[in-house]
Amino acid sequence: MLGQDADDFCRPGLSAAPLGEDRAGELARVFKALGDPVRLRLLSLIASRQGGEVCVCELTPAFEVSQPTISHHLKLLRQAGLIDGERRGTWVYYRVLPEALEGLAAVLRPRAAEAEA
Amino acid sequence: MLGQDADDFCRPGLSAAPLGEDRAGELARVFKALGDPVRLRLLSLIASRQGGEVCVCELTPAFEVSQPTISHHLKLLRQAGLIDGERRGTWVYYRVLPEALEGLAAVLRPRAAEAEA
DNA sequence: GCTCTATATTGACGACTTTCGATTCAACCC
DNA sequence: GGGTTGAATCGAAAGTCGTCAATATAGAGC
Repeated sequence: MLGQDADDFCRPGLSAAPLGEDRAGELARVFKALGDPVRLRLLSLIASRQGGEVCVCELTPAFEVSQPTISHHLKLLRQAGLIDGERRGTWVYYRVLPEALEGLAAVLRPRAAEAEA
Repeated sequence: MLGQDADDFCRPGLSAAPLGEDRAGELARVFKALGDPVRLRLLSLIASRQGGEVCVCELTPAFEVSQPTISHHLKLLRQAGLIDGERRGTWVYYRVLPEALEGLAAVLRPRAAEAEA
């Protein structure tokens, strides 16, 4: 949803011009997905993993919440366009979509920092 | 709360290593503040303003929600460390804290992009 | 086919959010 | 002082979110 085509890289950040309502709505959905400690840790676990993929079977026991809750959070991260999952046999593997992270970082970067890029 | 001292600039991003619970909690609070369309547009209006400051009296009529609601959202943005406000006479002026935005952008930047910096 | 394991979905509950109208607080001006 | 205007706070209603236990689905292997 975000960072999946080249357009997202060309959009100006927050500080370039006031966000329109539609764009604000899109971005809010993604930031909302980041606004939970469990989801942030899930994303970080996946993003920091050498090889780029993590099995859900490794994620679930890393938290003190139930398996359905982890599944729910993974779904929200996926719907926000931050991660993607693939089933291989019995297991499901998730990976981050780095373009999405990069795109969000670009949105946040303040005006001064925009010139350097 | 974020980006207010030098430490925040040196912290590794999401993708460098799994986030600890405490850090994830801190960051989630900030991202949650960004997870609302009205707040994103408020932040963008303030950030994109030449001169760096915007009077609340200019913010309130730019939205279709009530004045108390705008005030509430500004409070949340301030508590997240994203903006700061100052009263001058009858009016209150808000400005963004660019270090906070820069810090958040750095947190998001994926591993590949981290090397370039 | 049946069974077992891994993941997803459902339904429910409490907690938190967003919003509002009413009120209060702060500062200016007469 | 009293009146006016800008902004914050309060209290409540409606909606959303995070979580769980229970259940369903997908695939592997016998």
